[in-house]
Amino acid sequence: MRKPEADPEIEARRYGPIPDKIDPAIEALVDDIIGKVADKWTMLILEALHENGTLRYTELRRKVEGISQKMLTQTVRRMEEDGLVRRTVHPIIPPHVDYTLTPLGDSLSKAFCGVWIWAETHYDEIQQARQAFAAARSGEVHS
Amino acid sequence: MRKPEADPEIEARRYGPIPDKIDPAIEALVDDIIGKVADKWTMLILEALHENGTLRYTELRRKVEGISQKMLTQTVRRMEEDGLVRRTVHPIIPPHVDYTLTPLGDSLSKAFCGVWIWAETHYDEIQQARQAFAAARSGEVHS
DNA sequence: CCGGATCCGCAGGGATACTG
DNA sequence: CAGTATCCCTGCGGATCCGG
Repeated sequence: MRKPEADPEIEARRYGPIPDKIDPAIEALVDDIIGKVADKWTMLILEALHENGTLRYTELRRKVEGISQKMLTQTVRRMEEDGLVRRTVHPIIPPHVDYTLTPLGDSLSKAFCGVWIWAETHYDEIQQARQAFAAARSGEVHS
Repeated sequence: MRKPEADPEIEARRYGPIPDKIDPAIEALVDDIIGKVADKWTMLILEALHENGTLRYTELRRKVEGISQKMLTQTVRRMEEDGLVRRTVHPIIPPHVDYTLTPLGDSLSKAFCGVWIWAETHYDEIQQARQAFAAARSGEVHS
C-alpha cells in the first residue's frame, strides 16, 4: 500500500519555480509548521494511517512500533488540531475511537512519500557512511 | 533557490509500485532513519545548505533561526556521520569550518522538497483548522 | 575572535498504574 | 478500550568557558 501517489497539487507546482519566500512572517509560519510536522512520531502515524485508512487507538499503537501511549495521544491530538486527522468517538462500552486522515493529512502523507522512498533507497549508503565515519574516527591521530 | 528539483532516482520509482517492505529488519532500519531524518533541525539545516551551497558555522547558525549552538553542532555532526554533510576544517586562526551537502544529503533535501511545498501551500488551511478546533473546544458542553 | 565543549536547570518523553 | 495521572529520567536550551 505504500505507493508513491502523486499529489496533483504538488505535482502541478513541481516543475514551476516556487516563489522564494520573501515575507518573513510567512517564512516563520512555514518554519513553525515544519517544526510540528517534521517529527518522527507524526510521520510514522501519518504513514500508518495512510497505509491502513482508518485505525482504532490500539491498532494505531501497534502499527507505530515503539510509541508510548502518551506520545500517541499527544501527537494524534495535535494532528487533529492541525486538521491532519479526524478523530471519531463512538460512545459505546467498551469505547471505540477511530482515526483517519483528512484530505489535508492525506496530502501531507503524499508529500512525505519522497522521503520514505529516499529512506528505502539509501539506507545502505547511510550505513556505509557510518562505518566509514567510525573507521576514520578510530584511524585518527590523537595528537 | 528553493526550487523543487526532481531527483531522477526518486522520479523513476515515483510511478512504479514500491515493493512493500516485507523484511522486518529493513523496516526497522528505515524507521530508524526516518527517526533521525524527520527532525526539525535536521530538515532546516538541510534546507539552509541546499539553498546556500556552503556555509560556515556561524552563517549556518544565522540561517537556521532559533537553533542553539549545541543543537547545531550536535545535529550537524550526526548528519556528517550519516553521510549527509561534509565538514571541512581550515586549520587557521581564527578557525574556519564550512559545511556542505554531500550528494546523499542533496538527494534527501530533494526528497523533502515536496514537504516544503506542502507547507507553503497549506499553511493557511492549518491555521483555519486550528481556529475551527479552538472554536469547537470553546463551544463544547462541559459535561 | 571562531567553533565548540561543558555545566546546569527545566521541559518533554517513557514506563507504569489507574479510571470511565 | 481508550485514555488520564504519576513518576522518573533523558535530552534540550542558555550561559559560560576554552583551544587554536
